[in-house]
Amino acid sequence: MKSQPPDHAPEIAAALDLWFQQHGKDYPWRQTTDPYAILVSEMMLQQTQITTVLSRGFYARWMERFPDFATLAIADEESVLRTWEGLGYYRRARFLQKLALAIVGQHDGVFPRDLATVRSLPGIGAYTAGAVLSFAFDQAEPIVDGNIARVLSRVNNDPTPIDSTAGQKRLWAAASQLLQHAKSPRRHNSALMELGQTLCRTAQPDCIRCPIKTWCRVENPSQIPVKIKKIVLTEITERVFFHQTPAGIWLEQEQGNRRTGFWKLPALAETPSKSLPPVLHRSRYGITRYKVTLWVHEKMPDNQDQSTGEGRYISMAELPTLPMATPHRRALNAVLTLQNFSLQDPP
DNA sequence: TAGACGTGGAC
DNA sequence: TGTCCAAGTCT
Repeated sequence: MKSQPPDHAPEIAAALDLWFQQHGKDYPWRQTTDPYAILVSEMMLQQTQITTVLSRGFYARWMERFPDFATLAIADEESVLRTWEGLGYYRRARFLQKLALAIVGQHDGVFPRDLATVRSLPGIGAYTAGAVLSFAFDQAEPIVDGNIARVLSRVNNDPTPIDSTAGQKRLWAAASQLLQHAKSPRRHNSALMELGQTLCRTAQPDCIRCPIKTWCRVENPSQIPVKIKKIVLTEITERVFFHQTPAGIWLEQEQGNRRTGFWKLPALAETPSKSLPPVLHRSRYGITRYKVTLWVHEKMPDNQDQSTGEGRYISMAELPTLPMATPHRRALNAVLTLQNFSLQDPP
């Protein structure tokens, strides 16, 4: 079995530190030590690419609207979800607000510095706890995310699957021991992540420019890291209907599951053996392990009460203020565009 | 512990 | 167009 931590840990840590001071990027959350600002970035970046968070303005909008724990704690959930809309994994937004409530209510508005306390906050797992403590307070807490897992498994040429219990254990041990040699935990953790994000990327890693290539034992970087989990996609069909009156568009609010609190066109009731109303729009989207074909129909005659969710008529003015999942917002916009055209150019 | 949870970028 | 994947956490 390969040794762990990597050999030459002191040299690797020193080379990483130097590399980061020369090449480290200047993200907004690296220009502050405010734990709130850093936490928001960490939550947004979970399973989400930096370009999405940054170039589409999510981070800036959120910080402008909810600049601190106190503001977020008293915000209404609808505006919180609306501000997060388009980022996905909406549970993160709810956790963030719950967390803000806990900071204000149970911690005198001050973010804790103790790992166990931080770890117990809603939505904060092992990675995020270490990230906030090291980035905000320069505390010596190791972190392992997808980037760091890739770097460490390659440095050690370790084929243990990174998404297995054994693999995670080895990675955290390696990260922890490498961190012992760091001058600054903040810089060190940032450097390790950024190396994984840039040069030591999944596809076509740039080993030539790697600051720690001298000590890296990977034989074939395209085969490391190893992952176990394979996603099996399931095809499903979703049928909704569009019904507009002078009072507005009939929408329903999702209840009790996936996108609770989000608005959508109402579901078309199951009507086996009956013909479907005419189709207004068709689109395809993926959500977790499903591939969905979304059909928007005209309203079924006499099926006013077919939908199961809580619904009401929404005016055009209110539409932009309600949280809607991206595929549904798009489908609705497409249908509305269609309506406008047919109003202006009757056949 | 395996499965659920969103969306868009990259190729 | 299809597939894989990206700063994870919770149950």
